[in-house]
Amino acid sequence: MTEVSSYADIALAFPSFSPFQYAIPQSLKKNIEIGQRVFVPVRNRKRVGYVVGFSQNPAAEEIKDIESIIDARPILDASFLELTRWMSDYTLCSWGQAIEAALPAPFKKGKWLMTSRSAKSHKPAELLNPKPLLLTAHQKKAFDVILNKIHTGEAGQFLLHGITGSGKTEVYMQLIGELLKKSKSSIVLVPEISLTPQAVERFVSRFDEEVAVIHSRLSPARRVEEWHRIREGRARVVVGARSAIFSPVRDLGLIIIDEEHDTSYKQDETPRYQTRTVAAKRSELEKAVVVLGSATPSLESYFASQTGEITRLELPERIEKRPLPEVQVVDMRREAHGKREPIFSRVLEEQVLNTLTKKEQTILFLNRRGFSTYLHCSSCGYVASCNDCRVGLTYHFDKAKLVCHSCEYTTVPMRLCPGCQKSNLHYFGIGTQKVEEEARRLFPGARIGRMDTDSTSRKYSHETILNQFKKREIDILIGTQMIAKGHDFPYVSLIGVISADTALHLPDFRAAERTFGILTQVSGRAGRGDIPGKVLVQSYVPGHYAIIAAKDHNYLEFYEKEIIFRKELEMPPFRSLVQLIVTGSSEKEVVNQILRLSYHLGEEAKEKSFRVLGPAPCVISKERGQFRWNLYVKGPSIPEINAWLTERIRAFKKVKISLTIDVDPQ
DNA sequence: AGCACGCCGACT
DNA sequence: GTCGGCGTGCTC
Repeated sequence: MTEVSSYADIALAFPSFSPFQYAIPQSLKKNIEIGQRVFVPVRNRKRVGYVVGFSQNPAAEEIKDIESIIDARPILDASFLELTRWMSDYTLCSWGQAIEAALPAPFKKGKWLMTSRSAKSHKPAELLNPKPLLLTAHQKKAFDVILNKIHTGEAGQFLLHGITGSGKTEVYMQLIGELLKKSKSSIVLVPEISLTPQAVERFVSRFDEEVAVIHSRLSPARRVEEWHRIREGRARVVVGARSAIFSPVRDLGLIIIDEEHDTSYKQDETPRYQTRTVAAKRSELEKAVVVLGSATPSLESYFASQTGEITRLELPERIEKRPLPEVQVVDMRREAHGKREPIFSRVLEEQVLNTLTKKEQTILFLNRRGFSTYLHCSSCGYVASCNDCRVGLTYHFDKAKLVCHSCEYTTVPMRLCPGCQKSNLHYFGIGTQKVEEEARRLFPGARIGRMDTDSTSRKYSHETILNQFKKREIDILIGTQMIAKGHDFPYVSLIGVISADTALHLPDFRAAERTFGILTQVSGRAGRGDIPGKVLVQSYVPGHYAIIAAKDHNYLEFYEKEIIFRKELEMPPFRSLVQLIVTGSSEKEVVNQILRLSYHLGEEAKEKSFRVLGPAPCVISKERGQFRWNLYVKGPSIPEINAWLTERIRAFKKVKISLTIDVDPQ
C-alpha cells in the first residue's frame, strides 16, 4: 500500500452501494495488500472482508479498525477483482456479494486450508490418455478456426452449433490438448445435471491428473483443495458447472460452455449472473477464447453469430452418419372423444404395446413446468392467449378471470371457442402421476417407473430408478425434464412426449424456444444404440413452428420464425430486460407498492428509451406465504437500464415488501 | 445477508 | 402480567 493511505476499502458480502472503510492499524500497515481477506468488526461481530482498495480520507462518521489479516499473500488477483467488480455493476449486487459467490464456501468463513498432497486417485492404465479420434471434415474445420484464434492471443467468441451426436466433445478435447502443449488452461462448463461420472470420465481418461472436476457433491474441503490445485497450475483443465467459471486457472486460453442454451447457466439467487456473460467478460480480461456449444443455441447466441459479433461454426452431421430418430407429431385434436381428452393417443398406446412386445424400452416425457392451468379448445386447438404478449392467459380461480401475466390484460373466460364457435373449452393440466396411473391401467403387465421431483424425495431413489432402467428392470420410464438430459439408454426405442404444448403457453416470451429445445433434446434420447428410435410428439397445436421445426430437426427453421417475433415484440436479443420482483405477505401491499413503483418508473421511462411492462403477478404468484408480483423494464442495453434504474430504485421507499432485481431474467 | 430492536397473541 | 412472532433498518 502507499504510505499515505490510512484506510482500506473492504468489500463485504451484504447489499451496500460501496465497500466499507476500515482504519489500518499501524501494526498491519506493512503487510496489507489488495486481494487479501481480513477480519473486520461489523456491528461488533467479526466478519470476513476483502481488501479492494485504499483511501486517504474518511468517508463515514465512525471508522473501525481492521482486526487482522487472514492471508499472508493476496488470494484474489487483479483480474478476479475486476471481473467481480464488473459483475456487481452488471447484476446490481455488492462487490462483496459477487466475490463470495465466486469463491469456495470455506473461504467465506476465513478458512485457509492448505493442500497437503496432490494424490489423486489414478485411473486404470488402459483408460489413460486414449488417442484422440480422427476428426471429420467439419470437426477439423471448427478445430482449426478456433485454434487459429487462440494462437493470435486475442479474446474471441465462437458458437459451435452441432446437432446431438455430431462430436462437439471431441473438438473440445482436442483444443484442450493443444492448449496443454503450450501450458495453457481451459475451463469446461456443463449443466450440473450433465456432470455425471460417465461424462466426466471422458475428460479424466484423456487428461488424467490435469483435470479438476468441480461438482455439487464435492465436500467443502475437497473444493478448497481443488481450488489450490488449479491456482498452482497443477490442474489445467477444469470441468464444472456454472460457478467453475470463476476457477483461478493460470494462463487461461479457452472457456467452453457446453449446452450453452441451458437455463442452469443463470444463477437464480444473488448475484443473478448469466454464465455466458461472465465468460465473455472474463475472456476479454484474460485474452481467452470462448466456445459456446449447442444443438439448440439460445436465440441470443445465434443472433450474435448472425450479426457477426461472434463466429459460428457448424457441425451439421452425426458422426458415423447415425440417422436422427424419426419424429411423428400426433394431432391430439383428432383424439378427443367425449369431453375428456386422452393422455395416450391411439398411436402412442399402440406403439408402447409394440415396444413392450419387442422387449425394448419406452420413455414417456411430460413437458410440465409451473402449475398454470390454461384454457384451450379440444376441437380446434385454440388456446386463450394475450394478443399483445403472445403468452397464454392463466385462469385465476379466485377472480374467475383469465389474466395475462405479462401485461395484466384481464378477461372473463369465454363460453364458446373464438376459433371454432364450439363449446369444447377445457382447463388443461395433467401431471406425471396421472400419466403413471393411466399407463398402469393401459399396460397392466409392464414394469413402470416414474421420475420427477416428487418421486425423488429420497437422495438415492433418483439414481436407483435410472439404474433399474439401465438394467432393463423397468419397461416404461415416465418423467419430467430430468430424464431428458444426457443419459444414454441403448434399449430405448420409443419416446412419447405426452404434451408438447404445456410449456408453449406459459406466460414467457421464451416459451417457444424452450419447447423447441426440450423436444429436440428428448428426441436425442432415442436411437442411441443399434435399435432405431422413434419419437411420438402429442400436440393440440401440431402446426406450431416450434413443434414442426423440432420434428424436422431443423434449428434454422425455428430460429427464423422466432426471431421475427422477438423483433416485433422488441424482446431480447433486440432489447434488454431487467425484472423487478416485489414480494410480501400482504397481497394488498405488494400490489400497492408495485403499482407505485411502476408509476414512478413509467413516468420517466416514456421520456427515455425505456419501457415498463406490467406489473403482473409472477407465474408462481404466491410462494411460501409471500405474494409475488413483477414488472419488466425494457431498454437498449443492460448498462443503460441499470444506470437509470438504480437511482430510481434508491429513491423508492419500500414498505412491508421486498424488492428483487433480476438482470437478464431467464 | 444476519441480527438486534420493536410492537401485538398464548403461556407459567 | 411476560415470552416471542417476524416486520424494519443498519452495518464503515
